[in-house]
Amino acid sequence: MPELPEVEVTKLGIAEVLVNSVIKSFVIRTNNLREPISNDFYTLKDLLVSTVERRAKYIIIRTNKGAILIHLGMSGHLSIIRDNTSINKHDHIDMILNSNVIIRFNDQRRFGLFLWYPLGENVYNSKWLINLGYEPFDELLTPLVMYQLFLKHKKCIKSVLLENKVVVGVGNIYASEVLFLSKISPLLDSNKITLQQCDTLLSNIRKVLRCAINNGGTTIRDFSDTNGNHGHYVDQLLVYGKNQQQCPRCACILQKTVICGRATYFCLNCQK
DNA sequence: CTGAGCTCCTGGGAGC
DNA sequence: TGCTCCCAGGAGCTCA
Repeated sequence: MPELPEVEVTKLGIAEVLVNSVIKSFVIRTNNLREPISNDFYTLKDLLVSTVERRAKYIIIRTNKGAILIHLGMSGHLSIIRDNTSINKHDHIDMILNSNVIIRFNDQRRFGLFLWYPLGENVYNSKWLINLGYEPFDELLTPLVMYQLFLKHKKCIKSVLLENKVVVGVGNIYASEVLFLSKISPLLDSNKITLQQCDTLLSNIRKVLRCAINNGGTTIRDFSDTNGNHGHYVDQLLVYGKNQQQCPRCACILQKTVICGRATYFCLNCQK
């Protein structure tokens, strides 16, 4: 579910209450997310939060005793609880702050991660973060750099976008959208892309992600921000989920195919 | 090394 | 109403 914009919206939401606050303790209701929950969380107390960061689709909460690494998986969600809201199904973890505000982690499909890295273990060197590509808004990522990285792969361009090895944060929905905007077929071999196409693609990735962040993320089934508000970007999707509907650019019929086991929407006529 | 396919898990919706 | 099947936005792992 959550792609980079949703994670960014979530990060901004929790940072407001977490930075310079103290996490008094944790309540763990589930032991098995994608990885087991560390026993440390049962005994960790009084963590002073210094920063909340985002790298790709991961959220890193830095404290005076170590870092918490969170991934929302396909259905994960963090919400800020300010009253005695009852516990719902799939509410797996609570971070209880000194102010008694609770940051609650809910994840229906349990593909999410909630990991502890004590001081001395660099979370950025973990297997989750070490091989990631460029952040989309990193100035070092130029069309030329992107072009050179794409040349190294033989797979289709959409697979490479989803891999997070060239540029991170583009998930299945936005991959269809940015390729449509760039008039690039999702089936194009990565190493056949031109520099000009990379230029267009990169600027569209930035435009779409920025726009989605400003709209509070995309709600298709169940995303909402930390206050329970749904994102509005879904209203702006051009091709995702629009199989057999008219292409908004050329009025041909949009196609659905499966790439890497994921639904992919595109226009045969105007994406080459 | 590379790419394709599998896998973790739950639940909604379609079809019968 | 209830059953079965298919599908879903991530991403690491295994195998050929």
